[in-house]
Amino acid sequence: MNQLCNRRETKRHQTALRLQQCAIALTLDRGFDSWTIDDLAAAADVSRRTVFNYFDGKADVVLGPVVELDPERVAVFVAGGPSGDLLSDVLTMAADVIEEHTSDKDMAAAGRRAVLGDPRLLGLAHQRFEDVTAEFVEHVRQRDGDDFSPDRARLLSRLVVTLFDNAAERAEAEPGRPFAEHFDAAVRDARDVLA
Amino acid sequence: MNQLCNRRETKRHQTALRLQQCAIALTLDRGFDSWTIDDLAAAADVSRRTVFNYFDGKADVVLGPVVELDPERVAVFVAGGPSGDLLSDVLTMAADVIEEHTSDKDMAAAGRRAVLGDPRLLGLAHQRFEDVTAEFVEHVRQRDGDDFSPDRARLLSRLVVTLFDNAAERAEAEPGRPFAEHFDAAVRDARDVLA
DNA sequence: GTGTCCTGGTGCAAAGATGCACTCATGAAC
DNA sequence: GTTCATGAGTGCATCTTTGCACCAGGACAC
Repeated sequence: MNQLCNRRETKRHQTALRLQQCAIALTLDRGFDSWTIDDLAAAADVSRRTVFNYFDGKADVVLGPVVELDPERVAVFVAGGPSGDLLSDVLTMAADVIEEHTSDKDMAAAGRRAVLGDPRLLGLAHQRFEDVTAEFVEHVRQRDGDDFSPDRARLLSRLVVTLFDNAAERAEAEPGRPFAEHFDAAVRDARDVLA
Repeated sequence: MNQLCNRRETKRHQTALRLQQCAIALTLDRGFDSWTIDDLAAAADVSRRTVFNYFDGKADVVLGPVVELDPERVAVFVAGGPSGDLLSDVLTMAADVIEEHTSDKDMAAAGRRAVLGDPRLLGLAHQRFEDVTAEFVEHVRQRDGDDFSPDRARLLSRLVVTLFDNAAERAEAEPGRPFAEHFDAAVRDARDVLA
């Protein structure tokens, strides 16, 4: 799905992934403050300078690259697509983002634990979430008009995260079935609960 | 011993080694003519162009980089050093060359089989040996004067190779002891036989 | 013959990795 | 308070890798 066609992109992706994996492992192992960029560089077998070629800072390596919505998809979404149903389209977009952001589930889980283990990382992650939420709210209102209140849009954003989080928990408990099924179950249960 | 101090040299060395290993493996597996540079590049996980950045041609990858005597050592040798005894000094120089040329014994053995399996590789290897022998003969005569006949110098060259070859066989049969001991034994036996 | 692959090999420009010499902030030692 | 050490982060020159267009020669079809 991603551009893994040419060798350059492949290696770049591998290096970024290796750096993040090592950063997470180091954080889980010793704590965020107890490893240096040099340690990370050595662990990932790159030079210290290369770390900063890939990430904007120490925390960014653990958190991974900042999520940014594909402008093309955003345009479709703002125009009312792809399906026309707001919730469905939001979930579709969220699924895409989450999919490409957490290709490896084990690493995602480890990253979660690492972030949860350090207040500073948690704060940064929270800030990031606020940022994308703000952007998302803006798009929802562009799509459905200003009568869709910011509060409602923010609630929608939170709801989506909650649903995915719950689906992830279900998936962890019962890994055999596809994620989509767990997710559908979460949506159904949410509707039941709220009904 | 080699310059493995900085990351650049290390990676360069690793890549060269990986390329040669893959080339040997491919040759052993399918024969020298039945793999392409692209196959090798894919196997070693580098681009086709990189192969030619490291080696001068397809055969050179299997044979490894051309041996070239360290000018500094050669100067010492021509001047009569380091010990003053011809045979001893020749063996010292040869040991150095062989040492840095075949750091991995298994790979050296595999390379030997690969070369032996293809007439063209064998020819090239033989040509290479002739070249260094010619160079060596020149140095011996520079050191000991022109009364040291070329024939005698060539014999010396052959003798050295034979001794190392024999020592390698002994080392393979009895890998526990250090190579130097095997080599000394080979020299002793050679002297006994010729006495 | 003549075209057409296939493969070895080269030139070149762009992208990526590295080493190194900085700066800046922080915190401990004195 | 000053010094000193440590570690984050940056700028830049240099080396390495890659992609791509290209050429040359051999095999093979027609």
